[in-house]
Amino acid sequence: MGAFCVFAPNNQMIEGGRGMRIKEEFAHVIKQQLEGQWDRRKIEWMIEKPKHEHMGDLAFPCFELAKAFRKSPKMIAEELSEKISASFIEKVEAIGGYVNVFLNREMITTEVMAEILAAQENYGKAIFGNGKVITVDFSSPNIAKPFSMGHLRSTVIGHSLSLIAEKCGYNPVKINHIGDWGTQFGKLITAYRLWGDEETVKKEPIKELLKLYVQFHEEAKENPDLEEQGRNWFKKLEEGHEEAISLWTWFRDESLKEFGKIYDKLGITFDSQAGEAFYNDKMKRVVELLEYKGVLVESEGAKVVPFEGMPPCLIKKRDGSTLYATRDLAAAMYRQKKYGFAKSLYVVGSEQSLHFKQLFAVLRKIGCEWEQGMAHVPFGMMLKDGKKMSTRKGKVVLLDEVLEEAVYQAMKNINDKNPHLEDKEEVARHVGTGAVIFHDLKHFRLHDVEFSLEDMLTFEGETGPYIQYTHARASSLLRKGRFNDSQQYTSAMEDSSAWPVVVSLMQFPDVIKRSFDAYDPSQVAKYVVELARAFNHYYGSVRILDDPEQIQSRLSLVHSVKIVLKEGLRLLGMEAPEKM
RNA sequence: GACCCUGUAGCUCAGCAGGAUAGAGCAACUGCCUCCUAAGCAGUAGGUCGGAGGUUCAAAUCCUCUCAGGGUCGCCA
Repeated sequence: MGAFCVFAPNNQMIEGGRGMRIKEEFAHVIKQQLEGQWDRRKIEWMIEKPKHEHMGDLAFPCFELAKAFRKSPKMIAEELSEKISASFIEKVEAIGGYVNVFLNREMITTEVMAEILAAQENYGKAIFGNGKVITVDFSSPNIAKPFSMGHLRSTVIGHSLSLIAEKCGYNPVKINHIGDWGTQFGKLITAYRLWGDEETVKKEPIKELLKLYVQFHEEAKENPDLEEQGRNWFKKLEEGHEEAISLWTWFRDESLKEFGKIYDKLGITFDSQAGEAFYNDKMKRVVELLEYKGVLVESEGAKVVPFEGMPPCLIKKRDGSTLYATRDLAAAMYRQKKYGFAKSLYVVGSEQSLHFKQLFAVLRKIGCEWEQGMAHVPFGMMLKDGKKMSTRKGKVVLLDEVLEEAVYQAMKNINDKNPHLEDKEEVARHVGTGAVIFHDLKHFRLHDVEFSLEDMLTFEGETGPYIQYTHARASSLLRKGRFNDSQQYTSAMEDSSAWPVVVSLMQFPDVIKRSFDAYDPSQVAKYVVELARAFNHYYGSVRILDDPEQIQSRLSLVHSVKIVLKEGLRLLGMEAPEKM
């Protein structure tokens, strides 16, 4: 058992969420009936959730036992189901080789609600992270390039993972490894000196710089000499050439200003914005170290670390300037020294998988044991018309414009549906950006996503606004019903549609853990949809505020839902408006 | 050519530590606001789980082959 815990009503830490513990207890009950031949962990492993509600809440398949017992699964299930009993079990049924149990709803409901209402936003918090540092490298846009939809993925996934890690007891360090170094800046400087104009750039820096960058690549097709010039200017930059440095600084400052605005809109902050240039003076020692360790060899004029069964990792170019890998090595070592991380995540597109494999392999080769804690968290591309968006060709969709449009649409909806809402602007911002964030996070990381403004700005169905709306509904009920937090909640929850809500609430801690283990925020996103759906169904079938007898216990459930939805949204980096 | 990822409903996707009738959401069609926010709920329709073998009591899920799309494979990041 790991140190996975949640707060219990009496503030003690209990292992696992209620759902997990029930599974353990059920496994224990079965084991007792199996005369000790079967390991409890194995049994727990076998227990599953029935596909349909009428089959109960937990199921134990008996097919594997058939050989050992020399009986049919059906018979085993029937025998077992007659012997099984426990306080948390209401009813047991044997159906075609399965032992299906129906939980004691009253008991579980009371427990789960008590747990949530006592823990509040700490519900689902785990401590297995033990305060250890986890660095999360994400977003990392390139300066002098616009913040495109392509960067959204890394940004929102990384941000959410940091929050989830924190929820699991880690101490996350959010790092924005700004792309402010590399041959591209040589190219940009070349382009600016040839065609640039100071006034125009000052007016609209990013737009103009992008134009120059695109122009460079167009002209370079005709005139390959430009590439050489670009490399030369980067060399000068690395050597501290005055004009190069001053242009670079200017481009960088303008870009950071723009990025800052985006992060404000998304509600994201970083603990470090040390970009690639920050490691400029730390690379010499890296190269020396590699040389000292004897892993560096010369090949075709460049310096590389060779591998078996994998292409070599280039450390130094023919002209002596450094590469991406060199800087990432320097950064990794620096971060280990500065933060002493136990884990270090890189939320970077899957097209860079080889790079990270090489990076980790180099570290292993020179004996850095902490390399064990490092992981590349890859994700698929944002596609436009089935193709990769390319900055060079100027075919990008700007995140800022999408966010603006989303907020505008949200405002339109508010004016339409709730025109007297106070703080309209703020709510529209939360809903609009929430829609964009959620649209990205609900997809499994590794899948490519086709950019569709239409999908992103849909506020119905499995969307961010749907969750937020559900949260607002719950909040409204609590206000209208004058829910009293301190009041004793009875468990007279006869409404059958409340049960799926409780089952869902109970799973939250396990979802968080799974989501962290797989570095996959989409599990939280999907979970939150499921909870919202269950709640909306409940809402539609029960008049929550009508019966004075039941109102407080019903509102306890509503409040539990509100707490979990809000916390789930927070973990995704989204706001949960009280009204919308 | 080698390696990696992906292929499930018209579209976008869940499900993939093997398990009971393959699920949502959009779009289409039907209902539900004198009633707690209709950004909602209920229902209808829609599927050879890319294809072929294999392992297994059981395969969308694991293995092999195959087809299709994408990515990566030395001086970009």
